Amino acid sequence: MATIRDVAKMAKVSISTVSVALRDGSQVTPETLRRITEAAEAVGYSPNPVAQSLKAGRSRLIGVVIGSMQNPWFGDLMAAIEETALEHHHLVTLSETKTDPLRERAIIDALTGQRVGGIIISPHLPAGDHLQFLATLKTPLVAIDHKIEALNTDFVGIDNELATAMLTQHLLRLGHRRIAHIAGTAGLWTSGQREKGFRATLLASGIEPDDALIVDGQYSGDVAYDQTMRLLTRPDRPTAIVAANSLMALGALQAINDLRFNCPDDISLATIDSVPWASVICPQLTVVVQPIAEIAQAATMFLLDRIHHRGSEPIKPREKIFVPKFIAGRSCAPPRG
Amino acid sequence: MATIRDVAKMAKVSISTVSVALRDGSQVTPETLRRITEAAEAVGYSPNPVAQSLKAGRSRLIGVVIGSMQNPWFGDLMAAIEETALEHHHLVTLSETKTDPLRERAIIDALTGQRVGGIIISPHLPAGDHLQFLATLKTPLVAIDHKIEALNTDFVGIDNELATAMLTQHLLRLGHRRIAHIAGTAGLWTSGQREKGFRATLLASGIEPDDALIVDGQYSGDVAYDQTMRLLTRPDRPTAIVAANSLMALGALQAINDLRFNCPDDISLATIDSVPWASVICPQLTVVVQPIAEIAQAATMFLLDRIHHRGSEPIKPREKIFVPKFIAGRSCAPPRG
DNA sequence: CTGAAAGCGCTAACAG
DNA sequence: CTGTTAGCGCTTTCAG
Repeated sequence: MATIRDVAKMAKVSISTVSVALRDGSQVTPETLRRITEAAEAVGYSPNPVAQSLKAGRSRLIGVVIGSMQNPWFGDLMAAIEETALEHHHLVTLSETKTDPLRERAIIDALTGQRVGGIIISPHLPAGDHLQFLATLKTPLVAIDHKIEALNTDFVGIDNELATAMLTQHLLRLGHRRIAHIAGTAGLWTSGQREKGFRATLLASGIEPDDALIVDGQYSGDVAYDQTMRLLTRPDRPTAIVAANSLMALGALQAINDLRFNCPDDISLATIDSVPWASVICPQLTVVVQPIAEIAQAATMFLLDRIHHRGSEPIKPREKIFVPKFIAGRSCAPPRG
Repeated sequence: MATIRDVAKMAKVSISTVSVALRDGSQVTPETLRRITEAAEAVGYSPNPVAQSLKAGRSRLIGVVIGSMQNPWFGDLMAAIEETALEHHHLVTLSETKTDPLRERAIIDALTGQRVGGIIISPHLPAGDHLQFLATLKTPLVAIDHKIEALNTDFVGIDNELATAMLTQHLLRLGHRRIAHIAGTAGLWTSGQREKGFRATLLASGIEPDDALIVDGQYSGDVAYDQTMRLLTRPDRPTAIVAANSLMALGALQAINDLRFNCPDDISLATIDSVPWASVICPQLTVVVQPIAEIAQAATMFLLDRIHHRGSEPIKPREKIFVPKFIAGRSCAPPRG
């Protein structure tokens, strides 16, 4: 690999002149610039990013840290982040925390060790000292999906309260009164927000939410399956279910099918987030979807802003909250009788 | 961030002694070692990987290059690669070529520029000079999924001929004689192998493959949908379909449903690869699945071998070919009548 | 406008 | 066993 020295030798200038010239052509004589660019071309020179990183104390890497790669929107998310990052000459690293605080800690240490320019994180683990750790991080940070209130940084996500409110309203308008909610992992920000939206919408229609119908599905298909089994075998079973994510909705659907109930005739089902192959799932689910690509792009732009920020005052934390999009499927119908 | 110099100062030794001691404790006096480790602990020292990379001419990064992040097994693949890499103190970068040769070229240039230790690639684009480019790459390379015969490096994947042979045999045993094949993108290695396995199995049973029933689905759900529409509206329509991947199978299933055919009563469907939510797709698909995690792990181990290889002679190209696993669903039945 | 020199943090001979 | 020295490739003052 050609180095700056080779270029300097061939152009008969010093290496610093090459460095300067290649950065800003207007700083040298047109003639020198020409010799330098020609020489660079000739030897096929391109600066060594590792050396640049060492000098700058920062690499052109963006770390993406997520809880699980099984998440249905993971592919879309990464594709959009990578696309935007590539346009700005950044490479993207990917790590999975498996929602293990120790692992998340180790990953972030590895990332800051590599002097990544910034980190996009879906912070599933807002536990005490871990939060402290995140807050004191020097590396620019953008949170997606899960917001951590105490964290003084950018956030990009959707209005989660609105998301469940939309679904719940839809079911109410169809005539449902006993609606169950399979909530996400207890303690997570999104779970709380989604449950809040569910409860508030019922209350606004004069319905007191029944705690027995609000179950913890832990954002897991299997757990949701089990919980749905419990819900459907109750004497006063619900006529509709709002799931807090698509994995759980699929688990619920499986339980519905296994018990030989019919969706939507016996029970309606609505959820947040689609799955890539939504069109062949029967019945097609009624969903609100997150604009993943937009979220990813906004998060990456926020991060790049911070990375390139040169001013003296720090950038104030910003937020971008998208409104999810309602897509009617065939999984919701008026209740029987 | 503490540097090696801080440790040296505190332990009252030279920086090279610190470097040596931390690498191999047996090279220094126990007493010095103790002072050094204590000092390192005290200042919270950990070596700067960027500096190490500059010195070594190689970073502890592994680049993963794939065609599309929409691939159903993408998440499993990345999870396993990342897991294995992390155990060996490597970070993983991720890039998507979108099967664009220029983009693949740019990505690999960026990766080698960053002096990644090695690259795991699913090389969708074996075009002439591009192949030349890959072949002359200094960076260790491991190919997964798509094998490029001319490429002198490791390969990990499945026996693709066997995969379609298994499915085809299954359908033949059920009594099918007119079986269609929705093939993958023409020109790709996997597509060819899979079609070959399909044809060979028919021939072995004395059935001459009908070229009209072998269509190009371009590994795309939409294209497969269209092709299935054509197949099913033929007067001599097939009684069964073997799809070369799950995306296309889902497209085919959609077409079957839209035409109000019933799967498996009117038409059987079998495919390679499952989808993460296979259990809620009706009917459950009969599939052969690739052991993605094993493939990913084997590929990463091959790559790490090459990265850590110190010998004078180069490692000979190795191959690991897995046998896919047959999983019976409900999408195959004997033909009608 | 150009060049010399220092240094980012680390490793690896090579002396002592 | 330990320290000195010389870079890895680049950027950035600071003189000339």
